[in-house]
Amino acid sequence: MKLEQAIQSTKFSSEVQKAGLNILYTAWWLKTVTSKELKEFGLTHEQYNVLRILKGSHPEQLCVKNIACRMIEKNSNVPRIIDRLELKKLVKRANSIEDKRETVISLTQSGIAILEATTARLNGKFDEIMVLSDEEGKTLNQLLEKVRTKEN
Amino acid sequence: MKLEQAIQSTKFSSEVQKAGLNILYTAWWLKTVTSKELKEFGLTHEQYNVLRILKGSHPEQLCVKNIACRMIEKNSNVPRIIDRLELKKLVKRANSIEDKRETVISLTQSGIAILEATTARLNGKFDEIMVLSDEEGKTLNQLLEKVRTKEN
DNA sequence: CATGAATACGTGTATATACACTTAAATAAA
DNA sequence: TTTATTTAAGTGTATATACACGTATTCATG
Repeated sequence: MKLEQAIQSTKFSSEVQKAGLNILYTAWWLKTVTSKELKEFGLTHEQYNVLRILKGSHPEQLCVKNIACRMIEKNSNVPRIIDRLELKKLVKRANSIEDKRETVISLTQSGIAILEATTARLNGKFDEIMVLSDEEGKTLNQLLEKVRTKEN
Repeated sequence: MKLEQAIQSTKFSSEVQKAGLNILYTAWWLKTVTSKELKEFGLTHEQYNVLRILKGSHPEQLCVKNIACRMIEKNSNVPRIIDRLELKKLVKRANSIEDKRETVISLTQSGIAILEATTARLNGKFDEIMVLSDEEGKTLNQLLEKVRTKEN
């Protein structure tokens, strides 16, 4: 569906401004589609993101701060996301030895299992819905990074 | 900042999968930057979106349903957003005459004023941060729409 | 016309987002 | 060494998101 139909608007002040709205809408769409898959595993987007990050450095543990700085959405309240994952026995908290301020987090066996099953499903869905060539993907990545040039 | 730095990950299974994460991250970034501007006017992203939609058909009123289907994020709880705008006297609710189930919403004078001021500021910020040529904007729009091809 | 289905809005709940604040621990400075 | 500053995690609050549900009204069907 074209953006014009999706948000029922035809007047954009420029292609660049339209691109801004298009990025926001596409992100919402992508989250919605993937959320449906995650829901079957009882996970939210953010919970999955935390598990995926932990897997990235497994079996090395990560402290809350180092999970937070790897999150896609930087304002995620990581301690609270971990609360929910801990309730489901997917991760475990432990006190850090080197720095007593830190809490280190590790994946449990069921955390690893649910992550693997979810990732397989999610990657399949990704391939199914995002029908782009490698070349197009590369161009898209370049343009998105150009959008964020003036990062501050 | 490159995506790799932003989420501190270098291993993506494909350019397309990376593009997915890039879209999510760029959307978060865009929302964060614009939120700072909106905050000076005491508005949230969603509240601004509702005002902008109302402006689009002004002075024609819109019912809640017709606002909802124009929102970028389709699951927005429009009645509740309107509650907050109404408290700030930026919009007004009225009962529909044709269909008693409907509530029609209109902008107040201060709603129009705050919208215009905010839009001017926001467009300025947009031009400042999104340094893309018209051609690049067009390509980006095409690619994003291709991403959403398999919409269902 | 009467009844069931669909629609529009609003409410309720769990989780997330954004951000300010608190507390404890570590580090830097006097 | 003592004090001040910074840092890490967690808590609190307002709003948003996602979704189920309730109520009133309208539409469709028998």
